[in-house]
Amino acid sequence: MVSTLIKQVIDIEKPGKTAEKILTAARAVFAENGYSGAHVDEIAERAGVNKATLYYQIGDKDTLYANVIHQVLGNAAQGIADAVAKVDSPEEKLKTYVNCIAANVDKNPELPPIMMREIAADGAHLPLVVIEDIVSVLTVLAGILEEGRKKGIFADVGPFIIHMMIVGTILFYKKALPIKDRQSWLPATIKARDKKLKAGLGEEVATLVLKAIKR
Amino acid sequence: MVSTLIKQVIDIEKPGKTAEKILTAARAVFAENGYSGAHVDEIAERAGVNKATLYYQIGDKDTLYANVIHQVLGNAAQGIADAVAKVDSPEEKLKTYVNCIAANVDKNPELPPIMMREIAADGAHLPLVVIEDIVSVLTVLAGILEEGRKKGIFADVGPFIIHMMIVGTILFYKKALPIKDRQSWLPATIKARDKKLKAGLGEEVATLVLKAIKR
DNA sequence: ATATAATATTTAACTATATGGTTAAACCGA
DNA sequence: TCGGTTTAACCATATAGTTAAATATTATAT
Repeated sequence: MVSTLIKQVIDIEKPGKTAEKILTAARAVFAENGYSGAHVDEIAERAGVNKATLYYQIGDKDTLYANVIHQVLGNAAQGIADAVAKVDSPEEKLKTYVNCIAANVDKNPELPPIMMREIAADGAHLPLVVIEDIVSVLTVLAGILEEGRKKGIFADVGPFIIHMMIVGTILFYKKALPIKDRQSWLPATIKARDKKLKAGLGEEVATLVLKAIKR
Repeated sequence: MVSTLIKQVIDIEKPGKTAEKILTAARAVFAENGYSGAHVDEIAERAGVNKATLYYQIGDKDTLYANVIHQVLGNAAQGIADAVAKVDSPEEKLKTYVNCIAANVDKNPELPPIMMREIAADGAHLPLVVIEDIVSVLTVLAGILEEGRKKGIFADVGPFIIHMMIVGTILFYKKALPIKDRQSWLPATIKARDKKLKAGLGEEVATLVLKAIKR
């Protein structure tokens, strides 16, 4: 099941309706437990819907998961290109790029675990549409970096590793911080620092990445 | 099952013996499929051992998984402190820190997926020992950053976000690259760059991070 | 050294339950 | 009343975990 087409794309015409309730519940359960850890019965129960309804409305577990991924990762990818286009200098564009990703993660807490598990699983269930979305985002970044390089303000760095740096930092920070905060016995050095980032996570990462790639 | 003690620690006295074969097979299967996706039967089969033997030698699935995690993450954490102590300047220490992590990932391909899934799962199965290991690594980094800051060569950055930046970048890059390379239809901009990092991944990330935190 | 007893290890077969998926009937709004 | 929708009950299979018997290993006595 490596980068397949989505068997059936569910569009939720009527919000609040059954299909949407199922997708929402599924998003949460898949985020919490991963593909194999998520059970169709639990998704149905959380959606307040009979299991057979789920099969009637969406289809099998694979289809359900593919739709969740598409919804979570696809949507995120979408807004970035537009936002970046609105600003001018490569620096500003890069900042916008990073902040957009951070904003998406904030708005959508299911994104980090789903993306992490997907990558851990070698993209085994990534539908082609989603890969295309990600590539389009990468292309935007490649443009920013190339422009900055031509203008002599960015060093010559590959877009892929920079994207992984941005996404990796944001997702790991987002998901690892709660684990850290749960440890009450930490040495002061670790507990004291990082209390809260001065600016938001997006700004912090943008600053770091910008410094990293500046000429 | 949040940061519990390990029910029973298996030490593999005789290498090549049953317990070790099981641990090795388990490491691979858990890395490929995650906790729920890994089936005890498959682990036993790959270890070339009857399932009951597995239960006799190690215990239940939880215990097996805890031991795998301990082996994979615990061992990795160990070497770093020593390596860092051997060099002098904060810059060199930081480089060593990053390269050590990268080296561990190279040596141990099971580390990235297991760590990613563990974080995605909110550290649900992380044994306390492993958390302690990670914290000790973090403490080393905090020391490096503090020393660099006092000497006026590093900016004032928190160790936690920098660690996430290092680990996030390395793990995401390692696991995402094969997914990217599988796509034969990529636009030239994306396919052309990143062919291979000039230096190894460790060096590349070390350079980027160093630039990011330099004053 | 060899036979024998005790112990440690492995195995095939089995159990209980969980889980993905189906079906036929009931329900409900137009 | 008719088509779309939901439901309870059901099925087949997969899966974690167990057991009692067989086999290999080690210790002991002669």
